[in-house]
Amino acid sequence: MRPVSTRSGASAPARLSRPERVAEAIKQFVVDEGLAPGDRLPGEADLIARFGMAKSTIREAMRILEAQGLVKTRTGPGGGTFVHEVSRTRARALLANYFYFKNLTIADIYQLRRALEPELAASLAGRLDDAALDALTANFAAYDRPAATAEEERAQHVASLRFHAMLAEHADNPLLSFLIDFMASILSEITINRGLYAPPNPELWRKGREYQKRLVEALRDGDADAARETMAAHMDTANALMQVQEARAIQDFLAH
Amino acid sequence: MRPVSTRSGASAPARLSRPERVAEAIKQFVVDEGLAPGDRLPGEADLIARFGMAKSTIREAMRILEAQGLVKTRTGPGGGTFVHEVSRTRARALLANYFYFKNLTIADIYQLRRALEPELAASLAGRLDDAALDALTANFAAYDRPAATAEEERAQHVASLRFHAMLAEHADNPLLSFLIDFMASILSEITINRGLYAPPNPELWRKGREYQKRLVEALRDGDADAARETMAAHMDTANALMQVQEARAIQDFLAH
DNA sequence: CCCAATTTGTTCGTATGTATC
DNA sequence: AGATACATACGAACAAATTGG
Repeated sequence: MRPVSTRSGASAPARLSRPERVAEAIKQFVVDEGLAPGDRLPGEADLIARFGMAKSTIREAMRILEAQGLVKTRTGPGGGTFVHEVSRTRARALLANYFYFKNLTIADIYQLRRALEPELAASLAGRLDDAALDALTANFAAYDRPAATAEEERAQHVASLRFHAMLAEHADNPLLSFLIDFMASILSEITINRGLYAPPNPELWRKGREYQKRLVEALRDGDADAARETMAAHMDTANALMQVQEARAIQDFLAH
Repeated sequence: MRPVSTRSGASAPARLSRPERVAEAIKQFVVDEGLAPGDRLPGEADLIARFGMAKSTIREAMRILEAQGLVKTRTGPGGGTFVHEVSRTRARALLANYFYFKNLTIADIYQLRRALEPELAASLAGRLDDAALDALTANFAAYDRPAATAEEERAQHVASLRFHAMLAEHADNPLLSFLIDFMASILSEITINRGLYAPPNPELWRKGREYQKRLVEALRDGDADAARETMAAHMDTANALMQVQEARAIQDFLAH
């Protein structure tokens, strides 16, 4: 898709401020000129001349583009404003802002994880090299024995979510990859900030860990069906573990 | 989740510009004070005093927040900067910017639609009121007979995507709702901008329409399983229809 | 190590635009 | 219509960062 106009109202009066108009014009310029990440945009002075506007106006436009993650700016000789590929981190943060105001529950997230994680697992079967598989295995070390303290339990939960983020990294489908990572990131954040982790349940903890190990084997063997089924079972287990928690709204957790 | 820092690097040196720091501080202020959409932030003069910075610096910070959709500003008496709930339109646009640089294919989108649309359908069974169901039915009018022209075919394709956006509106799960809408929006945009629609195939067209009608019936009857199965079949049909198209990268379509 | 050139970053004072009463 | 309260925009000067000699 082309860089999309960021206006809120679909059919609103379109009365944008000057910086907003400049930002839109520059986006269009990038598309029209076919500029790629790394390419340099005209400098401030140049833009001031082209648009016939004050420096502050141009600078505000740049901030808009920068906030969207579309450009980066550097000072000094050879500096300037450069087209930048929107980073995953930035996209995550911007999307998280949207859900900040929604009443997203743990159950909501797990509904999607249940549907998508098995899909990811299946698509990865037989497609990971040894280095990737070893990295996944190495991650198990972080939760290879029951947690002794709440602190440790928290760390283990985050580590087990990292397993999913690592899988997401290798997905061919950018949309699927982003989503899995996004959900793991949100769950991770909740865990860290508010101690959302299951009450100690060694049995479920053991099962979850075993599912992940079996999954890695299925991936190594290139068995897509086994990978899908194992991940599905893993998600069901994790979901059950989460259901123990009340489905408190995430905002209630974090927005004191 | 709390309004998330928008920095790119996870463990980067954290050297933010002043406007960026001010923007972060204001975000934190909103969270700490528990401000809700509609609440007024301190005025420019006030912020200049608090932060001890120049007007332009403060203004650039406001642009950053505005670009993220977190605030709106109004001029005049009683005006100022107000906390704003990030709109779906804005979130869509910001996320689309991320995928602009990825090589997202039609197949990628359909992989997720296939997994998520049935989930949505099932969760909606028996939960729509007559007005909503009637609106869905009314939408069929837009594609109740085979398209005569390419123009018409395009319009019909967009209308049938609108059916899914309408369903998304009613989802309880905000994440699921957003995603379905996002995907329909992207497919719609591609259709409009580049004429991506199936080559005339009356048989598949008829089947797709019939699936949607059967789906509405299942939703009316509160039959979740039927709704899920029907939507799954609908997605398979649509996917097959799309596979006829080569899986060209979306960017190739739109970024001339 | 310092100096000079280049480019963005920041400040301040002033003036204009806009909505409310 | 006029006064008021706010954001919006301008322009000139100065500061800071980076690069290369």
